Amino acid sequence: MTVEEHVTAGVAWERTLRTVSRLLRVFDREMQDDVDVPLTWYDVLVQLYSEPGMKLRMQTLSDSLVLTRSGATRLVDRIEKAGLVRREPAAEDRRGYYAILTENGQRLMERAQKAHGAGIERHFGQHLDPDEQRTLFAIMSKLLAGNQNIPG
Amino acid sequence: MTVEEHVTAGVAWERTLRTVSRLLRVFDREMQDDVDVPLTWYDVLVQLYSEPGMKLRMQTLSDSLVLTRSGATRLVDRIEKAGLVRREPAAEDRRGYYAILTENGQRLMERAQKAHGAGIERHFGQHLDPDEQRTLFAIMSKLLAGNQNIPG
DNA sequence: TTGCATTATTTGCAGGTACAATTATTGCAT
DNA sequence: ATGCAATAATTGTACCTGCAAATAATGCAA
Repeated sequence: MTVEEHVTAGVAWERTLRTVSRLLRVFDREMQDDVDVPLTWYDVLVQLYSEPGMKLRMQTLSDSLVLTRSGATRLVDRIEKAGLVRREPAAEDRRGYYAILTENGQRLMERAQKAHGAGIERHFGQHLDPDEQRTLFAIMSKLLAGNQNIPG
Repeated sequence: MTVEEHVTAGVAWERTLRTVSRLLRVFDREMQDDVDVPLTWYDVLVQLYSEPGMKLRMQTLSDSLVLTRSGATRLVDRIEKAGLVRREPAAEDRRGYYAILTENGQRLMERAQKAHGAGIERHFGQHLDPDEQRTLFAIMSKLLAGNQNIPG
């Protein structure tokens, strides 16, 4: 770490990829240990929880998630079977459905959020000072904006 | 994007996660289009290509990849079936195997590298100035170091 | 040198995911 | 009003992944 390395885009991207993969694995494991659901479930619950009415159209949900439409359908299937969300047809467009957080879903969500927040602090926040966190956020926002309308 | 947002660790992590997921999807799609293999295959080929002798023990390979041991086994199975790598028992430890890049593997690797390098530049490098790239690399290195010896 | 914990890798199995096709509904153009 | 392209969501299928158990080889200890 003392040697000056020439940082190309490729090198920066590769390190980013490996680091994020690593963290994802750690967070998923911790979520399993803490509340016995995978991180993907949590992802859904958070999205719903942060919404007034705690409901979201399937489409909106899959867009905010790291998943295709069909992936979201199956994922919500499983979470619904576990009783953490339920589906409701959309009154204004009968092609659509809402996924809605249930009481049990909210309770689990609150426990999960507490645990996961601590995990993020432990494995991520703790290692970066506020300025680095802001910089990282800014960099990722730029990248996201620059790749918003790419097909795929 | 003009509003000052209070960046917490959670917010920074979430943006990072979504951005990296997005880029991964884009890169995988492009790899399919360009050389008709998934990004995971490329990941294996790069690791081997950068090694003197173009070979690597299965263990070392799975460690550098974003995969468990068993995942690496299956992945190399498929790539081997396609003739891009072959396996060879390790002379010095008969429990072990080497994965070795074949001629065809090298040829595909070189084409893939060219295409993927351009993709990284287009979707990643182009959006960040050299200083931002160095900063990102440094931040990710810190995080990786801080999470090196976590189980999982 | 025999036994046993350890290590390298692979397999059985049980999910999880994407892609393309399908179903149901919408709304615009004629 | 009627036909038809576009949209929301789901389903069939095939592949990919991880976990835990199995297999095989190592090397240290008694």
